[in-house]
Amino acid sequence: MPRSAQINPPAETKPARRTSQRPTIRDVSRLAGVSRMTVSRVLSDPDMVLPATRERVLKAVADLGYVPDRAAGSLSSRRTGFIALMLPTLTNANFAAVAHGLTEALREAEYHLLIAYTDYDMAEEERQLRNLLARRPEAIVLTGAVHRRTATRMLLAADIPVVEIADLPSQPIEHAIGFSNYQVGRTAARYLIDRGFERIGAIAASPDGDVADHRGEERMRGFEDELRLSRRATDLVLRHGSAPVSFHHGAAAIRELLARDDRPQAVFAVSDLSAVGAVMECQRLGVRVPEDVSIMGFGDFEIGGEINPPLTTIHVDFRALGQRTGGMLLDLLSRNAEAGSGEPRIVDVGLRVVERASVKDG
Amino acid sequence: MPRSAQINPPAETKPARRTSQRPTIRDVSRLAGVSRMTVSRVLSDPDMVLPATRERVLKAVADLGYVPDRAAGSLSSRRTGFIALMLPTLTNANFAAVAHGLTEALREAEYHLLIAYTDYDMAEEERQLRNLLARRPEAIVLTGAVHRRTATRMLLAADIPVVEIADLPSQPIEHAIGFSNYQVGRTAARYLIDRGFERIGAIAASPDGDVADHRGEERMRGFEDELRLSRRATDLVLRHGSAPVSFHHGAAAIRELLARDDRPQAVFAVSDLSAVGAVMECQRLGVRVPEDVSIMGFGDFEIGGEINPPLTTIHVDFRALGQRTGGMLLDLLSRNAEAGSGEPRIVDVGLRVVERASVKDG
DNA sequence: CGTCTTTATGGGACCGATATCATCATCGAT
DNA sequence: ATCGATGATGATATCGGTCCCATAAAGACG
Repeated sequence: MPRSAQINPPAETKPARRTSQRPTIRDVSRLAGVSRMTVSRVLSDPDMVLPATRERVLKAVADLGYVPDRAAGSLSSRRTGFIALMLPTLTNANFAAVAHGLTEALREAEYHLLIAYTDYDMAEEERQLRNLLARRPEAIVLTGAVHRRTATRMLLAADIPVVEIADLPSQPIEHAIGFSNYQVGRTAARYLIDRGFERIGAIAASPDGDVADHRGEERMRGFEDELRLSRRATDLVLRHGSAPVSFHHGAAAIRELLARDDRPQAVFAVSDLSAVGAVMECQRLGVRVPEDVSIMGFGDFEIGGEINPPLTTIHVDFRALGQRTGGMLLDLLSRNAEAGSGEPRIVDVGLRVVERASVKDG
Repeated sequence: MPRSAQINPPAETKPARRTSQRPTIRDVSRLAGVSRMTVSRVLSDPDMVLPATRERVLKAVADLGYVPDRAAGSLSSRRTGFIALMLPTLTNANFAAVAHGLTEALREAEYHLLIAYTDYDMAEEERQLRNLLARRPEAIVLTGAVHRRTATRMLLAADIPVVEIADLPSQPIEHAIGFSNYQVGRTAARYLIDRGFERIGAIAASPDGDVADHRGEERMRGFEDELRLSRRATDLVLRHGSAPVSFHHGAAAIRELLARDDRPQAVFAVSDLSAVGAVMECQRLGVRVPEDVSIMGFGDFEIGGEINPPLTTIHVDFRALGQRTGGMLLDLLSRNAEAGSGEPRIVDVGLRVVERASVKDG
């Protein structure tokens, strides 16, 4: 009685019932005539098995089109290979760049990014966080977005590295890597003051209620503080509409500022999006930039360098930020495996004024 | 001897060894004095248990800060709650919008999007696909990005719904929802021809080798075909640089076209990014748009509506596309549960010329 | 009031991998 | 020739949930 299995129904020795057709590690092991453990080794640490055995297993894997089930693997090894990333939205070039840089940095180590957006909604934030944690990420990256008591508690309970990025919070949960939005505001104000302007305005969104993003408001706080330190009035700091800001936001806001009797000589916009919108609106109104009004932005979006005049702005390298975050995570995760997690790390990536033509001396 | 457990070390009856501190369903069940199954029911189908029991369980869940482990759940229930999305990049407003719309549509049904980018690299595409499938998504959404034989085979083997979006391929793998890039090209050409232009040009990227994205080239194919049908020359169709295109790309390309002796009267750019770059370059060169040259784009990016003159373009609602895809997926997945998957569905969401001021009659 | 449903809950196997330890063969050193 | 060290592979328990079926209690009905 030849024991060679029939080709079609690969029902072998033990569990006869199979609900799905998808091959498991057991199918591979049978086809290759080895134990499941050997198959597992071939796929995770190939040097550990003899070349001959390895080839046999790899052939079986290829023949069956076997793709291991990471859910099962995760459960057993307690390593999911997930990194969670929570951000306000992906519809923002800078956040998309962060996600991009992070993915790149993690790709080699075979980590997969789990992305959740809050859409600037705090209730959503908590739900999303719970969903994320249910996937047992090995670390979580936040975009200055966690405020609720409950959310923080969940994070701590999860007992994984937490990295806050894009903002350096005064009281970081654990690690942080980014820049100070407050400093952005101060730097912008300082820059405009040094150019000799007296009447300096700004464009921002109102920091109303439940918006899970205070980064813009931080910038404004810094901006106003610096103005005050130099005895400038802050009444031209306009909070118009609500976040997230947009080209339209900038257009509407600059219109309002230009209509004032004490029209500002220079305006800082909370985001390049608003700044570009403002410049475009000026073009339409026949208001010359920078001759009639200087405009400065934040974020160094690609479009800012392309418009006429090109936009003076404050640059932060978000993609690099994502990559550095990835690097830090890999370090934390490997280190974590060998010893205690160690000190919280705070990294300031700094910022840089990019001088272009939309601001001239006042 | 009182059997009330000590508060701190909740080590109870059976398995004494616990490597992590994180509570499991077993801890909850013990604290609530019910079976694990009852806890599971409370969390997945609350109406199935008595209100009194339910409250007790929920309290235990809250007290312990219990968050279920979806990996374990997935393994057992064979439902991961993942939908895979593969796209060329997230650093493109339209793709980000798709992801956004899709997330929204799936949010309610508690599906989680697993995003992978290929960065327009075909080798990466295959690796990414394998990684995605290892997470056992219940469906997969592709952005006209799968070409390799192996990749297609893996998809078929995975035995899950496959939806290709943003392009309507001539030979869809299964379902498809989107628009025809070829039609985009034809529509653009038709529009410009109808405006009475004779010398019509275009700006695109060269479709070189291993770029996993032929959508742009499809547009150009349609554009050229339509030109030919109307006896127009196609020698002003310029393929400059390689994908992905950018503002700079458009600027450089329009410069090249404008330098020609037979300078075009109207130019269609493969993307609004290029188109906006072209308009900005014209501003710099003192070439008036549309008086000296008309410019038309594709994609209806937000910035297009803001520049001066605002850009005539072809609109496709990518966010809606994402949402409709989500809707289709939910339908497929629920239907799949009850019966055979049924016919492949092909949905054309169409496109629409948005007439603004960057094109005038020739 | 006994029998038949219906409803709420529990028991145990199982999902598909990996961790851990045992086993067996091979080989150099004594 | 004997023995411990080394390397390759296998057997089994386990990860943390859910499926499936059993069972007990409560209500329906003649």
